[in-house]
Amino acid sequence: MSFSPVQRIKVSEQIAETIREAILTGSYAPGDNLPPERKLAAEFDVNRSSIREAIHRLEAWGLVEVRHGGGTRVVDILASAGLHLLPFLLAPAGRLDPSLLRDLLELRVELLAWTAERAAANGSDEAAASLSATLEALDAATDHEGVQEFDFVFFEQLVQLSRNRVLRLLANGIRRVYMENRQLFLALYATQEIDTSPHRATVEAVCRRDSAAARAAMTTYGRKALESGLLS
Amino acid sequence: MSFSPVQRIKVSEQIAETIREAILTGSYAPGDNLPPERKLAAEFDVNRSSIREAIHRLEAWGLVEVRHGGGTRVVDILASAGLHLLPFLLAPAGRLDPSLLRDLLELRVELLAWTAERAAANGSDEAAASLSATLEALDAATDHEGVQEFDFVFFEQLVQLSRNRVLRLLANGIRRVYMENRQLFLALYATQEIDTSPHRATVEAVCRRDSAAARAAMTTYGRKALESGLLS
DNA sequence: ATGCCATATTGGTCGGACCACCGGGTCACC
DNA sequence: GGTGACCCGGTGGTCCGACCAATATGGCAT
Repeated sequence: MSFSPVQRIKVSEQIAETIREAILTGSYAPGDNLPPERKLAAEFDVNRSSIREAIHRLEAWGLVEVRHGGGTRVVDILASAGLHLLPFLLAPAGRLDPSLLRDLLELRVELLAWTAERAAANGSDEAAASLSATLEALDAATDHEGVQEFDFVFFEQLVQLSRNRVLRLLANGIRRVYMENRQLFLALYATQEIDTSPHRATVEAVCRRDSAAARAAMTTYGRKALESGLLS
Repeated sequence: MSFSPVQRIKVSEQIAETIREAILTGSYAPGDNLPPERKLAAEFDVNRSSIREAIHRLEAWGLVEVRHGGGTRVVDILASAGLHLLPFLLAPAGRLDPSLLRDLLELRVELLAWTAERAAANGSDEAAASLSATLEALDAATDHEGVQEFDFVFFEQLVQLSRNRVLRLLANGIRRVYMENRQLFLALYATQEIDTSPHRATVEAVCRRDSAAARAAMTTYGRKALESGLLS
């Protein structure tokens, strides 16, 4: 048994999340002004500093626009927000939005395919070895959490093999989204047993430096996940 | 003559940028601790609040990790940072990093291609009309700034036409990066006159709902930009 | 070595003050 | 009627000084 660190919650963090939910559930329409900092401080019964910190977090997320002297305005989410809040948009009321999920899985197909292609182009034996290890762990996983974990590790290894640093940055962003909302995405793996043959084919393709085959394998895998994910 | 708004600079913003540069130029290695907030406040001769705000900005960027009571640690950039700081990594000492640029342009090819493909799949006559308008503006542009602007507008229109909201979020993030560092990317357009025939082919493909043709056209365009961009 | 404790260091929150900017209103002036 | 100067309340930005909370460190007893 291993323990995870107790969760420490900063007040500014809680407040940011609370307001974020309020925005995402539509309590504030795009263009509306948030209540002034002093008022929010009174309502949450905290110091203004904490409110300011929370608001700046929202600003960094691209949810609000702060104008010195002119209030804090809620922006149009789809027009301004980044990938950060995908998880929150995916499950606005605790339930998955199937149409948005479809969009996500479609993009995932493309990203997986290209990543595999580039990884194979840079293939090496050591690369194939480490991929193989992950593949074995994937096959040996008994629960969905394990499958989810190693599937993601497999992807990140491909990213690393691709030697594309911009892709790496993009993958970092995706990982953040992923890690912060693991269980949301767990639903994708919980619907059925995963078929790892595409992974195996990819490993072999990397071994042979066959980028087309790698792309094909991961495309197949991604499409399958897309279709099965939409059934749930 | 039209005037642009005067630039307003918050101290916390300046400080965040200063520290960011210090990190990106290697003054702090991954794992190092930033000086404590009180010390930084004394060095910059500002209040601790401003320092805290700056540090939280860095945290949101994924550059540092703040531990209550344990200092603020600089993280490994490539391993943790998102797309946000691509512009700063691209030109660490004011000069473009050609290898990173190559990575970026390669990813761009793929993204352009897929976006065009999906846009064409959802094609409509109104869609083609608005794309045509942008295309004309692109052809009519006399300077590189204009070309850059309408080229990006063209891309964003394709994103909108793709009706993929996750892609939209990703494009939002890219736009931010883009807007905050226009002139850095301007160099890509300054090397030669742009050939808009791929755009024209894409518009026609969208008209005919021919997703394969759209993908091909934008792939061609992206690859060309890749090759010419690397010459500079 | 190990575990415990006091202490110093460092980030988090607090309360209150003042400055800078924005918007709207008033009013004299043309 | 329109214009510009001015004032003023609302709001975000910065400052100050204090205390709380978590961590890091080193001494001490076992």
